[in-house]
Amino acid sequence: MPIALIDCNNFFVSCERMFNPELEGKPVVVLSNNDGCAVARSNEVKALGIKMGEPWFRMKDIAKQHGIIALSSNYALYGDLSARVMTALAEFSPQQEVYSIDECFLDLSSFDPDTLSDYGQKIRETVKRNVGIPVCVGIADTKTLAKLANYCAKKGLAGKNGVCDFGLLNDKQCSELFASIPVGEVWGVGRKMTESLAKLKITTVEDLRCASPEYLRQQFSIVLVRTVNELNGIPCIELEEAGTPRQQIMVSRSFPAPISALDDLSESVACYTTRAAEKLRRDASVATSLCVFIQANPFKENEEQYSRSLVVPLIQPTDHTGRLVNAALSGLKSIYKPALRYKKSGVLLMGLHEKGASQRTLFDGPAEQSRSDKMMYVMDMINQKIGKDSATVGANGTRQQWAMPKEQKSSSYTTVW
DNA sequence: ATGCTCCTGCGAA
DNA sequence: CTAACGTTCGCAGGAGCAT
Repeated sequence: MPIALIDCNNFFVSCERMFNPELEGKPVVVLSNNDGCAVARSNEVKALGIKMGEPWFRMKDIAKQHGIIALSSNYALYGDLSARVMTALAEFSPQQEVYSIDECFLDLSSFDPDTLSDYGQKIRETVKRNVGIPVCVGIADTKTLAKLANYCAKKGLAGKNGVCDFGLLNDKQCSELFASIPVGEVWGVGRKMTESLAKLKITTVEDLRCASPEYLRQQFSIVLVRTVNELNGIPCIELEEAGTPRQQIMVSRSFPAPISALDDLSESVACYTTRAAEKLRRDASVATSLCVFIQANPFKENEEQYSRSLVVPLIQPTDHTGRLVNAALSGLKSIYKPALRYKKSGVLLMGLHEKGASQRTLFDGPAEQSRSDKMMYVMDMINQKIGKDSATVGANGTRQQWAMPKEQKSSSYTTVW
């Protein structure tokens, strides 16, 4: 039954350090889009007390004081290195679930349970040697426990050398360990849930593990009951192997400066819809409806707040950029309110299903269908070969003044010549 | 009473 | 000098509506 959770250490920072070893041993943060806030921190930065998601402008003083190096995020690089890590890890088990850009689960049930700790060491060493990224390994009987074991490995609370196997602990050791960990560290327990649980005197992992499932079900949702079962070694969350396509596709961005004109908003929405449509076709899916949204800056408390979204049904399920853009722009028009300072817009493709399974309408015969398919195919090929947005729809505009600069981005070492 | 869509909130990385 | 706060996904559950 054992499952391993392998998580890369400070992943984005580790990626940057691979290609710029001068960053080794120095305090480094990677910033989100728009160089807005910290999305990855080196250990040196964590030691300074800088939190995940901290806005860059608010830590600039400490940054200057301690010589923190701030880098813009380079998702092409991280995505490529992630793929290499996952490929290396896949060698260690017949079953792998890639859970996020920097972590995956491996089913270890076919291996000798007595030597899993050594196996974890081998995993760690292999990824470090073959790819160059440091990882930690947590091993336990359920996914939730494996995540907790990984947390212990990272913090050095149990296990050794970045590997923690709960299978080596007896009941008493487990209880003591869990009693020392805040309940908010449990997978699925976030900020709000931590607050609610605190009112019921549940503050540690051990408190939650020993709580009555019936009582929790009555107070909260079924999700928390599953979490408690998993903490007790009863698997409730299956390992999901790749293959199931997404149910939604979201593309949204904040603007570096507020915009007010419908024309500018329209350009942004058209561009995001174009990106979303490309993802849709890559998944070989079609959308049946689309949600467009715009919002003011929620951090500006003295400015007028505004946040609207609208679902636009699509007459015919489609993956066609032009049709999706038309739908998005018509939706935008009806939620747009003039003279407001907008900070963000976005598009959500919904009701996705497999393309082949879609029905045709009365109006589009097979001929029109295949002609528009060909056009999208050609457009995708041109953009893949010549570069992003070589061919696109006119609505996207050419100025794109609402788009974001990246001040400190590293080179695309592994993906662009 | 039942089931659907839309929308919001929460949690995760 | 000032102002500068991410993105994408899934799930749960309530409101509103239709049957």
